[in-house]
Amino acid sequence: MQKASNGTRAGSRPDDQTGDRRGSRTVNRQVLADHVYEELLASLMDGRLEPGAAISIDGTARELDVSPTPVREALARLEHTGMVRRVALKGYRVAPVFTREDFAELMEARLVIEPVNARLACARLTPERLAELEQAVSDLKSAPRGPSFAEYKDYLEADERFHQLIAQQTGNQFMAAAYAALGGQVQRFRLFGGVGITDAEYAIAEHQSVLDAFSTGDPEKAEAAMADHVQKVRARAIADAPAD
Amino acid sequence: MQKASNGTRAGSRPDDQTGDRRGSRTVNRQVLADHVYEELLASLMDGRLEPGAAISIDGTARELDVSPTPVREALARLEHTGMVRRVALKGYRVAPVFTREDFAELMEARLVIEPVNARLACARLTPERLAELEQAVSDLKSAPRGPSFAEYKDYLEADERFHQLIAQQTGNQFMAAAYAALGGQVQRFRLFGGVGITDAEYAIAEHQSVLDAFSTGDPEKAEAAMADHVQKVRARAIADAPAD
DNA sequence: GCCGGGGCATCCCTATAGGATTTGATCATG
DNA sequence: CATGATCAAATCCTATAGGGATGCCCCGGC
Repeated sequence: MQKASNGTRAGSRPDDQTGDRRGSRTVNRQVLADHVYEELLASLMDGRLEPGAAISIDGTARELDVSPTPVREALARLEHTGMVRRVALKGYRVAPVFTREDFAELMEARLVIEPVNARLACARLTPERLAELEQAVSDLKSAPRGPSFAEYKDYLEADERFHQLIAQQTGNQFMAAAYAALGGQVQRFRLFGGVGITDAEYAIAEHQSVLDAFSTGDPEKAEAAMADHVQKVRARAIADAPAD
Repeated sequence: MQKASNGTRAGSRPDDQTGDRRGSRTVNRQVLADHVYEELLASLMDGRLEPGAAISIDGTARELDVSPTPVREALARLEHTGMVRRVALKGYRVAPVFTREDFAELMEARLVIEPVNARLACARLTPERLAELEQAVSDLKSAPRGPSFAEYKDYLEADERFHQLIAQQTGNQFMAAAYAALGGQVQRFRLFGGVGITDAEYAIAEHQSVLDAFSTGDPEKAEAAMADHVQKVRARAIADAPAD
């Protein structure tokens, strides 16, 4: 229908300093696919794209005012995260909703991987990393916890950051990859979407326990604290699970 | 490797003479990116693409007689497997070689994930799946083990199939994803590239032990057998590690 | 002989065009 | 009123074109 007066951008291509990411002298030419990727990820997380909805390549391209080529590349990357699914000649769709079985499987997997990560990370912890973990817990405590997405966004971000720091601190790229395969941040958003944060007090205390264990430098203690945390998260989530 | 069962939809596609004057590439009505993906994966595994080498998008497109667009999409998918790495505006390169540290990390991760997978899979094993596992071990025994890649290709394939079946049989999509994140087949090929199969006798016996444990239906036994296997694989690989 | 600059080729990245197919709506008919 | 067919719009997929940047090689000057 509307050609969306985009003739302007097509002509003046040379240097679009619109994106003021890094001000250095390096030509700030960020790949468009990266931008599309982040944009789609944000749309997926804050609910603008509901599970099961179709993601049109051309439509997304028009919406973001780019050509379909970068959109295609961004979706190809997103596919591997499990957020979107692709059917051969039909296009992309947002992954279906999380069922109770899915949740149980996720927690089972986290219970296998995360305590081990905590043990490994604790064994080779540096003061700098410990400070980062403390910062994450501090952010967790100070983050707002309102009912809407915008209000608990920071809380989830700090939560994810805490666990991801531990995964990276293991120094084992494969354990970090295994944790990443669980969908970390993404799954966290999907779990709490529509439910909100109801267990912040308990969760914060458990994170603090893990952090304390790290401070003592006892890997066994860190492993146990993390296992305890994951188990309790599962128990609480099951208790007030949404009726799906 | 070909999927010959595409006669339903793809076959109904008439009019294949769309100006194709060049070659015999009329078939393959499945998405070209899939074809490019498999082709690149094969090239990576049999050593045609050495670690560190650049993968030119345009060059690959010319070589496979397609346009750069499908190549770009295939590479975007490959990036997530860890096989290739991408630098923002520089292109793609084959991931660097495996160091001893990388290998140690991989084995540490496998030692965490695979025994658990074995326990979970054993707990819910069906006769059909058991038969598939037996078939994999049988193939492992009968596969040739020559020095060249073509000769031990089937051996590695059966090995990977055995472990992957177990990961899938857990019924936990996240554990399967975590195992997949380790690179399964891919890493296996890279490990033995240039070394060849030297421990087939021991490895086959260990696989048989795992299979026997599955037959008894004792999850603890299966877990122990798998842990034993992974540990011994590590020990043997360290013993005759290539001088990198 | 040695060194620096310009032309040339290559490459990545994005946009645009067009073929093939599916989906949805509109309209005609039993 | 219900149902089936036809047409148009949308969509996916691939190819092609062109802009910008980087690297290489040849060649002229010192």
